[in-house]
Amino acid sequence: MSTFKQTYQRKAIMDYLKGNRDHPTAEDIYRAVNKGNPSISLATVYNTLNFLKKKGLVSELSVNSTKRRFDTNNTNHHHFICLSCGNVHDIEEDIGLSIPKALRDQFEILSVRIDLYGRCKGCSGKSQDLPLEGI
Amino acid sequence: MSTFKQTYQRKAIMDYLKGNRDHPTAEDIYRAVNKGNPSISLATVYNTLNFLKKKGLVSELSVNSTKRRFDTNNTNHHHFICLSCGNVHDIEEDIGLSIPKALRDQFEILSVRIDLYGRCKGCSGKSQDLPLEGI
DNA sequence: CTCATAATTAGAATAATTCTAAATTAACAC
DNA sequence: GTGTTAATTTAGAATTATTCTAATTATGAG
Repeated sequence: MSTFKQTYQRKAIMDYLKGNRDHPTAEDIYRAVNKGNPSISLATVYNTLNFLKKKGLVSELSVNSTKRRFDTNNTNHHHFICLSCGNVHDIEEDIGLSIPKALRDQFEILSVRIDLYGRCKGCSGKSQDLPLEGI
Repeated sequence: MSTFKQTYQRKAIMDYLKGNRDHPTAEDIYRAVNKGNPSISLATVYNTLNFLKKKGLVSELSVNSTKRRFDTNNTNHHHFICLSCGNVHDIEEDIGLSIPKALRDQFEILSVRIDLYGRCKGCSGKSQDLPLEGI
């Protein structure tokens, strides 16, 4: 059914992302791919990123990133995000984690944030209808 | 030195956030506090949220949330975010984590995202100049 | 109570992203 | 190769989220 076409724009964007470790923004990507193909448009960059995300070839660093979301900061808690309904639940339980020494040597680690993704009680069984983003 | 004043706007916003587990957006907060105080402005909500964040009383769910950031999704990696320079480093190493059974019973967990915060090699020693956000 | 200055406000400005409608192009059948 | 069709790209307008500006108000120290 859903056929999809291979275009040089998609290739250029994918190639750029593959050789990149800087977690670029859409604007960054736009500037970079435009050097090779000056006709490529910003709208295409956005379209393509959303498309590649849906295909699972690209992921996004934050959750629902078009709007900022806030929290009181009283407890050091983590989050569970339901991939079906999109709700965010607070996790108060401790999650033990073992960070390899090599890592602790390389970075001065001050705090940790853990996001769990999956389906909540009400949604288990349903098919996934949100993109697996930020993972 | 830096005196700060207690205003009913700040109280209203803080009170709303305290009794809330929905991770509201600025717009959500604006609508909610406006029911009690119709004169409160959206700019104040933004000002106050940024202020409370700086004070550490409120935190924000995502990192650098005004721009989306992308990644190829080939490896299941985590991230280290330097609080000083803001750079994001990929973590390829495995981070072992033990999720309590109570949690695994409550949610169907499909994947995990871990963000480590701290200072990178080049920045250790420097004073922290980015807000501790998203923690 | 007075005063200095912090905070609020409305609305303009900016920045990021999405939408629209027309033009182009890849893929596929023939 | 040619023609057809639907997918994709494009420029620019529109929308949305956030910040800025400059004037006004109000908190808290003295």
